[in-house]
Amino acid sequence: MLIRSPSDLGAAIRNRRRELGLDQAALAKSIGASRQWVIGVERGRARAELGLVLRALDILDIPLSVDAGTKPKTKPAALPDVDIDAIVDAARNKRRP
Amino acid sequence: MLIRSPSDLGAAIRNRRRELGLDQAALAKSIGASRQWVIGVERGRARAELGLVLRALDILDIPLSVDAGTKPKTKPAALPDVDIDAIVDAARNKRRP
DNA sequence: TATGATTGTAATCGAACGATGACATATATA
DNA sequence: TATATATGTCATCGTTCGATTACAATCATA
Repeated sequence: MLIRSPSDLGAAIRNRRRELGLDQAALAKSIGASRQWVIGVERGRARAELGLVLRALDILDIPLSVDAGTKPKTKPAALPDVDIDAIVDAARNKRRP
Repeated sequence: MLIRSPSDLGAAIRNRRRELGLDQAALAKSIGASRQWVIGVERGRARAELGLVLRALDILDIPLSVDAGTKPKTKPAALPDVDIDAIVDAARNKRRP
């Protein structure tokens, strides 16, 4: 899943927490933060502290990765040329037994 | 590249920035933050603001992803019940020809 | 080697954080 | 349906943030 905003990240944290059957208080305790902090982050708090966010991801066993090998964007490979005439001719031949 | 700490993330940001030939001031301006903020983040500042970090990653075209498909760790399949008595008896029988 | 560019450090200030505690609201369970 | 549990909101406080400015140190270039 691609993370583009604090909301994306918050949703990932909340979904995973629920998957694991934890409540916010339990997660907060594991992180070493307050329950209020967990509420905020899950709701997409942009000014949350990076270190605590990373700790939450670690506790929840959510691997976070950056694609460090990203090359400059290239255009998709061109599609093979399509020979429309050949296709039309083949269809015509099929209709003339 | 797996991100486990603010330092990992800071290094990714710095490496990519250099790849793109930007200086810290230019990146800061693009993010809408101060050069001091960029310096701090690149050096692994744990209390950096999540929203600004995500913005930096976006500016630098670094995709950030979480592995949302990770299943909860499950316990290994239970071992078959071991019949200790049967094993002991078998050993006893072996010792009495 | 001198100079310019870049990165790093320090001080200051207003804003807002995160922790704590309490209460309100929503959801789950018996 | 009543009750327990979980989540959300609000107020307060000490701490630290991020922006700004200035100077120091390091690196790159001519």
